[in-house]
Amino acid sequence: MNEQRLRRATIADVARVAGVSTATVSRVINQTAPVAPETTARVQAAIAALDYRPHTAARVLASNRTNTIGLVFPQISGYYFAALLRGIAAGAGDHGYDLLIYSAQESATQRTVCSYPVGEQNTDGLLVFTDGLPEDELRRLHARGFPVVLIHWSPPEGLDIPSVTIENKASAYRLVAHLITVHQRRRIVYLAGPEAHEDSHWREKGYRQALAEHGIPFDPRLIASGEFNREIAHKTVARLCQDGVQFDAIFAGDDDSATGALTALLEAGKRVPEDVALVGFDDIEIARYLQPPLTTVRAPVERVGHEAVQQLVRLIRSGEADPLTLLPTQLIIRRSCGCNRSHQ
Amino acid sequence: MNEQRLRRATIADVARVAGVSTATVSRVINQTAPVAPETTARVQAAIAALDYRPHTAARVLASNRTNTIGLVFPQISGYYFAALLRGIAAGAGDHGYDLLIYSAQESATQRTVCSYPVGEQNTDGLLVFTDGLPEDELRRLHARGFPVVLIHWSPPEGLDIPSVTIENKASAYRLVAHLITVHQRRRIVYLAGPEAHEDSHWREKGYRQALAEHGIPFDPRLIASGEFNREIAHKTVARLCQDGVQFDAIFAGDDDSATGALTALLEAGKRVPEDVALVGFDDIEIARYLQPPLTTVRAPVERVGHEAVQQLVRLIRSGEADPLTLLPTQLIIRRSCGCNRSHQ
DNA sequence: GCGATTACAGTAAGCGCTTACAGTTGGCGA
DNA sequence: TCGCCAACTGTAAGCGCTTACTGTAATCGC
Repeated sequence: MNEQRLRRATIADVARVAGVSTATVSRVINQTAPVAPETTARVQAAIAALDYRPHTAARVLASNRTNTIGLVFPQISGYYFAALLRGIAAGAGDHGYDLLIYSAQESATQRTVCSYPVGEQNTDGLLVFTDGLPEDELRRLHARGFPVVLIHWSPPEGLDIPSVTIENKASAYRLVAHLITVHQRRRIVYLAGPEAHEDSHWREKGYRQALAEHGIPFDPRLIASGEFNREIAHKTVARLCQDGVQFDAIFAGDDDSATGALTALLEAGKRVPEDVALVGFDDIEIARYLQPPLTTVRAPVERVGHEAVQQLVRLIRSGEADPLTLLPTQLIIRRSCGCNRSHQ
Repeated sequence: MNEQRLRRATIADVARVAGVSTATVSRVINQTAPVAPETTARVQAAIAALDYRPHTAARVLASNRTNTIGLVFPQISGYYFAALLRGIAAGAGDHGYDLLIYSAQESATQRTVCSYPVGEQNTDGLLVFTDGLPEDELRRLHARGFPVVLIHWSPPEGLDIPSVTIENKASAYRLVAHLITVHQRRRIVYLAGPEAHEDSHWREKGYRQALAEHGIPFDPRLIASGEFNREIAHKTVARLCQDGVQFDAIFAGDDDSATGALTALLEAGKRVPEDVALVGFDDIEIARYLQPPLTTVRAPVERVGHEAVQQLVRLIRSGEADPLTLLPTQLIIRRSCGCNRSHQ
């Protein structure tokens, strides 16, 4: 270690300088009991003079509260991540919690004892994003009564873990219904997301419901794999065109795959929206800048993060939280579906 | 709190079950001293049986090592963020460190004693991104010999704090020189970033150097504000066109502002790259999907994060680190500069 | 004017772990 | 056979804080 690093002032140093006991200093810091104004001032002066900072670990150990929430992520990527994290960071800050991040992809190193570096040892509660933790670990935490909130993910069978997500099914329904009723499309491709991603399943359900309610038979050939990924969606749609599959619209599972689909369609000589209408999901930043601007659904990503923290804090403090929080979305009609042609 | 939460097993419980002392258990966990294989096995069995997890705070307190690095961010946003964080998370994982995140924007709540919730109380070292910490806080940490590494940011006058960033100036130079020598552009607009963002200054220096070395007089009217922001760049370029300022190329400070500039140019009836060549910086994901695909510079963002952790860990462990790490970039020539016309 | 509060302040017992120090073996060279 | 050392294990002293418990005055209601 660095020997020039000075020994940090402790609460005892402050107490000595201020001429009080450590208990009083602690009370001033935490405001847990009344302290005379004059004493408070002396203590604060001593704190300032010594540039004292309470030692987090000592505090945690003594008080049995870590004041930290953990966030577990399968991987850090995509547009989603920054917005979600922003909401979470803001929420954590509002409630005075620190934020510990753990991304599953870092698990290159194996830890001797503890498989997960984040959990009950160092946090008061956990936020777990889609598939971030294996089921058995989730069960273990649940069995211990450790507060956990799931984001964009339902708890496995039998575990009543609160979860926060968006209205996937209803939004997909509206989107597809729009394609059917306003633009008379009947052969609509669905570009599905990854298996593990629950959102995709709900969106597909909305898609199917819309078809069913408008008397359009479901055609499995129109379900293709977009994997919420531009490149893959690009390839998939290119193949679809090549294979001569007939379709007049594409509902991309997310905007990333929508951008890939768009490029593929253009390359295949299809006009969007005239030949093929295209809609996405998420309203990522660039959606409005595509040619044509993408019709999509705006998900309140940041609010999801914020709300998840809210629920987790409730769970930590009172032991209860809403089992399911569904945040409403907003249909963003632009031109890729066929609306707002030309300079309208 | 949740009363159904079970009391956690402690090292003493493990010791009792295994029939050894707590010291031995600690040795097994940390492998700090030889322990007989048979004893080790008994201890490990006890750990498994009790589902024991060492209490982080107790460990920190006793060993005076937090095993955590902090990341301070002025705000969470942009394409940059996810990639950088990915590199940092991976780096931290590689070295067995946890990652504590603090975004300045959360400071809505004021902390009583400690202005920054992350620092020497709870981390072994700090990574600070552009402007994430005020100078006096930086000085205070430096005075204490606390390990800090700056990302995309130089230390203030007189502080020898290691910093990791990319070759901004050289890259900008190459980009602008390309515009001048290959495409014969002479009136090149620079869309500057925010004042606080040091990258922008270096890029401007590269821009000026390229002009100077090719005998093109510097025209201050061609420096405009892009703020590394799509909307603002859009407005700025729209105004430029409106005002009748003559220019035949735009060097956008980053790709975000380049996308804004592109839309504005198109709206103003300019052809890109025929009338105005456009280049950006960063090579964000969508750069290649723009119409025309954007010529830009690829910054190894993820590597920056990884390298920063590397330096910080060195600093923590040995007290030394490279004062300045400049990561090389790569010129990405696409069509917006005028290269690769049509189907070439 | 007297007991009951209330406002303040101090004492000291841990929180769960690491680690310096102190044994106790057994093996091995001389 | 003796001494020495390495291998292994235990004892106990903290790490820097919080907080239950105690103690003292001053204040209050009647």
